Amino acid sequence: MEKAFEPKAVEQRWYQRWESGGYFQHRDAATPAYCIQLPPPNVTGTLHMGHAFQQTLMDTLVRYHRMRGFNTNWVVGTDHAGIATQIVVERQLEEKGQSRHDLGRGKFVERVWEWKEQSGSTITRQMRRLGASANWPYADATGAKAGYFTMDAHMSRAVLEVFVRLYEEGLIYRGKRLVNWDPVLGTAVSDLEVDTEETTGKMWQIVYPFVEGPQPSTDKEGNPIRLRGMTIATTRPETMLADGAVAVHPDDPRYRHLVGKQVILPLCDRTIPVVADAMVERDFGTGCVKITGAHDFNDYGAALRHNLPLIVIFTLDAKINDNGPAQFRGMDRYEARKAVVAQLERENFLAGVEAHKMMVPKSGRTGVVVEPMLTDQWFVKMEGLAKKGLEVVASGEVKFFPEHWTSTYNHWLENIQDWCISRQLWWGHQIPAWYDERGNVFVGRSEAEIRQKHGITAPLRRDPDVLDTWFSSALVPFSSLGWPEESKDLQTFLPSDVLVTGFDIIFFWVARMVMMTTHFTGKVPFRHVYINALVRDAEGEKMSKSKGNTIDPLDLIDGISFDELLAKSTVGLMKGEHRQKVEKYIRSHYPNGIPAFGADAVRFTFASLATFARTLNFDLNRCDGYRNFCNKLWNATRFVLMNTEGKDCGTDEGAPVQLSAWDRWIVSQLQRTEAEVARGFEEYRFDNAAGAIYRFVWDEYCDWYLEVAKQQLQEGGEAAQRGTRRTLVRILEATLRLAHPVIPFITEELWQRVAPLAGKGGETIMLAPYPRSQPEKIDEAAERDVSLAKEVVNAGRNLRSEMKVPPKERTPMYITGTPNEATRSAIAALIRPNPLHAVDELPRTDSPVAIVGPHRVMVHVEVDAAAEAQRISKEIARLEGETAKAEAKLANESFVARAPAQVVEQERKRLADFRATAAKLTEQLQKLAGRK
RNA sequence: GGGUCGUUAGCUCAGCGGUAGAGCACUGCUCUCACACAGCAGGGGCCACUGGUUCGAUCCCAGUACGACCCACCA
Repeated sequence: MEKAFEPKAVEQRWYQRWESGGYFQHRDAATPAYCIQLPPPNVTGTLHMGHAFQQTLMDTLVRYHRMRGFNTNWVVGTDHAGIATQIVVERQLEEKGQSRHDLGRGKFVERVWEWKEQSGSTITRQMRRLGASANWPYADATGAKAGYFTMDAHMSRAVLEVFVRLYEEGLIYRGKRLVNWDPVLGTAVSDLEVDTEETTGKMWQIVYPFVEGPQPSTDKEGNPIRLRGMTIATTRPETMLADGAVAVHPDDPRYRHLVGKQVILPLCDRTIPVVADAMVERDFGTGCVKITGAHDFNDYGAALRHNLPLIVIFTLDAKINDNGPAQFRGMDRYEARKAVVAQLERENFLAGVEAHKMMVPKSGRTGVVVEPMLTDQWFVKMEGLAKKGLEVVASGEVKFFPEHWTSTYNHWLENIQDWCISRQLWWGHQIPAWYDERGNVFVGRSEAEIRQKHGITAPLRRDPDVLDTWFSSALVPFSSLGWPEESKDLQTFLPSDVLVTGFDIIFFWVARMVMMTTHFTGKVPFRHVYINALVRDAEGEKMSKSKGNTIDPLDLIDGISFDELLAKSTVGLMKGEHRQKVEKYIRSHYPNGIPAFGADAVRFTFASLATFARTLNFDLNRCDGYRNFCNKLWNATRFVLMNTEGKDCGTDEGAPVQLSAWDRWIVSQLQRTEAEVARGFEEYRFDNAAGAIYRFVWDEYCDWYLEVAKQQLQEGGEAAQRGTRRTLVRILEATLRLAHPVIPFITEELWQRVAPLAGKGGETIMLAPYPRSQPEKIDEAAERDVSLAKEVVNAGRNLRSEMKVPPKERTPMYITGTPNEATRSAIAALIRPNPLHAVDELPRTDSPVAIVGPHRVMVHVEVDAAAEAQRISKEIARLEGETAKAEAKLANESFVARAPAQVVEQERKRLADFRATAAKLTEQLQKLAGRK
């Protein structure tokens, strides 16, 4: 065996064997099922830290349950990611000076498929590097062993079926509505795809003069004068061209009498009414607001209420159309804004302008300002679905971990709007609707079906729009299992057990899966939703390419040199300032690049950081620590193998075996650890599970048991040696199984060598049974003995260290009372005194003494009596402080009367111990003094 | 404007009514025959602040401050 753990070779070898062995696949078995649905990553995407984190947790759960005998099915797949993917391919075309329209729809979609084939397997390859034991061949239509693809034939069939059924149930409708419009992409986007960003803009005040009475804009001498009229405030003056009214609050005394009058809409050759509407805030601006029904969500409602015309003045790419005055036509919206303001100013309609902070809606994909646009779109009626979605969470059928995410989920569903599902794109599931020449709409599974059903022979035109990507994602829990067929897998794997995902897609995805799955299958999609933390950098900053603080999970596994890291982080960064910032960041954070930690260390780090916090600050130093842990485990195994291979390890039950308190203690500790790990996984507290394993391996097995075992192997009789070897091997073997779900590679590698020595074995640790805590093996007597032994050893070490005894120097040691066997062997193994005297009375020397329970421990060295006196005095002072605190507490009558008896008793015992120890130390101090 | 979460050792975080914890970092001393990716011993905290409940509060309640995030139609 190598002296240090080298992850690379181990990982490659084992992953291939696991996958080709078919160990990741579900079985046709009657055992209980355990199913997890992977949030399907974008098919052309690459793995980022968020993926790596949540996939580690999913794989840990899947491996844990697989070992416990569940029929596990980790269903994976990739998402066609409509907008995102289309944009990528459009940009590729752009570089060649082409647009999608040059190609035409058919050719363009073909191109996207090509791109998907070409880059599609990247992310699934990367998942494999992490050790993901996903059911790759499941629901796989192409043989690429990457699970389903949301545009595969069978997935598309479910989409079609759902659309048609919802339409027939009246839950999908088509209508002309105001929607969020991305003028660059030329498509509608849903509310969720719009991000608002605070920006400082301007607010203009514009005078709309009254129709009644003469309104000259100049006086007799030709000087401009302020017109009498309604002064409105707006941040988007260009939209005034589409105004339908001016609104005031019905109870506003300033304007009440003006309601019903007409005002002149400047720049336009028309008048508009003054209306009263309670939506107007009297205190904001001038208290008068223009109503632009076709270009503002707020105004849209007002326009409907007051029966105002909806005037559209923008083309779909946000230029002024023919409804606007001639001088503005064809102008882009921002160009038009300038021109409108300029003309208003010239003609003296502008009453003022000031800076104004506001929230600007931007398209999540392109970042351009979204324009509310009146267009024909398809919608899903949400009210009834949302109600059902709320119910299954309220009833506990679906539970969130951590629980507080429930309120986020509820709040959204309680205030939900109908979902705009049509997108004016080419890449995606085309909407199964056809129109005849008169514009009648027919929805069906195919054109043929519609023709037959309605007896149509006239030409039909298919709706060109595609569905929102999230529409197909919402169906994944059942479409991936074979729906609409009545498949056996639907019975077996729905509901899945847990969904592991980020909070950012609770609305996009989680809620919609709940609604769609319950609607179509009558079952919830999953029982638990584990919302994982958002991965940030070590300083808590969001990871972003432009900051240079992103980490590629694969670089953590394989390592990367500084030069390569710099090169890959700055590639494709256009702006010089970004480049410099990124370079600076990398120079300061990774001056030597990133060392190779290996997949196991990365996984262990993720697990250890998976608390219930909502962010996870990924600290490379933690990775270091867990790589060291893997190395520790490796070397502990090396030690065990060196001492057991080719030797009698007690597998023959007939041979006599003698077990020491330490042997029984480590068995006992293992039971406690197993219980703790199980609880951790049960509660999704991966940090607790990982921590328990870490502490057991390092703090107990390596730091104590192995050291004592060395002693037992040297000094013990044959039966004791056999017992020690058996314990060493058995504990290690179980520990490897215990840790396997978190660190699969190293545990497999080591288990293959260790298991036979423990009389076990098999093709893979993956299918070995998971260790279960056996409470009957908890040995409290051994635990007490060892606990005392540890304290004695700690005291001895402390004395030696404080007295600056060189580590190698063998000094005599004295102990009073009768040390138990565990204490004796621990002293021999870990302090190695020469010799150890078990005595009734300590010799009268200046040597330092410690009090441990019933024992006095002395390390016999020549010391400065004054220094020793000082050391003891310090300890006595500390004890007196504790004594005083305890006394005060016990002197408090209410404490004694009201605190639980157990607590009072414990306090009394503490006090007694402090006093006893202090007394012994005082005695020791007097002895020292007496010798002077 | 509404809501959620956080504030504990230098850093990243556990703990959440009864003696303040871990990892990393730090300081000593050791290359001791599994491991220097190690061992041993240390130092380091008015548990954000102010009140309240309680025999007792880092923990429960109310409020304040600061920070983060989500939702929302103040033009």
